[in-house]
Amino acid sequence: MLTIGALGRRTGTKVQTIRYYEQIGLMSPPERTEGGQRRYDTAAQDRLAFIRHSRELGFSLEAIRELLELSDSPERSCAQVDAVAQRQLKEVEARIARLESLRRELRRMISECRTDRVADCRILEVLRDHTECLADHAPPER
Amino acid sequence: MLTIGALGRRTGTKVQTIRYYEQIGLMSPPERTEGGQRRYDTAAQDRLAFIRHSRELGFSLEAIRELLELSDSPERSCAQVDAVAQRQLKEVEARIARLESLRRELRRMISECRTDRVADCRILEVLRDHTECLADHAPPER
DNA sequence: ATAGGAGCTACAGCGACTGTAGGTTCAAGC
DNA sequence: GCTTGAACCTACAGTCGCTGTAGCTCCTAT
Repeated sequence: MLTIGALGRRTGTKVQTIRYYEQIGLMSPPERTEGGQRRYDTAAQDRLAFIRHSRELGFSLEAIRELLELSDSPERSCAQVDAVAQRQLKEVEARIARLESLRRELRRMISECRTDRVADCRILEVLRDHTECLADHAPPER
Repeated sequence: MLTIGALGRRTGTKVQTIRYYEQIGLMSPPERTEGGQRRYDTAAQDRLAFIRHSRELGFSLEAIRELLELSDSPERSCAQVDAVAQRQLKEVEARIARLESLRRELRRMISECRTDRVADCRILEVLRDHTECLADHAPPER
């Protein structure tokens, strides 16, 4: 049986984060010692590792909740799991595309900088003048 | 003189967002009508357009505050502005690299999915098993 | 027996907004 | 001049996914 700290160390998760996952119902409340401290079994460790790995892959907690529910009902079709992963892949690809257009414009801006006085700075001009902007009106990243 | 709604429409900004920018000191408090409604001049419109365009390029509000201060002192060197832009470019590039590794792993996961029952689903297996993960332990995206 | 590291709860804060409630003002149409 | 209703106002709560803090209590090693 692991303490919350040991579990955190094994899964690369902060203690508060584990308690937060319990609070929002992603992790189920574990056993407690007489003194009220949490003790975790290996099932809990597996579940937390699954959550952390999925987070690293960019899945939202809602998507992870969905995946956990699907994996708890092994009769359901794998197609549903596939759909969640596909959705995630689409989102990642969209974010990459968006960031690449930002990178393009930033590079262009920087290359035009005269490193002279601010009064002549092309970067500020470009930022001021929206009409030169190549990016569409998608919502900004982060 | 523009109302807050008209300013929002011209710059693609929600009314609450404009008030929020005022609250955190990015936009200065505008004139008010007798009844207490905000009225904006063209300088305010330019400033807001600058802020929005910079946000679209992924600059944080703190970075934008810095850029606005630099642009208010035209004697300062453009190099400082360049540094802010370079920093932003680095961040964007790091995020792209991270997302590309996520994309790689998601694609691999999906290609291995047998679209059979959940019990055999490779996606869930891969998510469960961290050792197969190619990504490093960088903090997750978003 | 004691020290102190680790645990506990409860709550505030981050960034960058967004939404809501409940009220007031403005401008157009009659 | 009056009415209507869209747009404005303030103040505050909520979003996501944590992270940090205060002020306790518990557990274990010495």
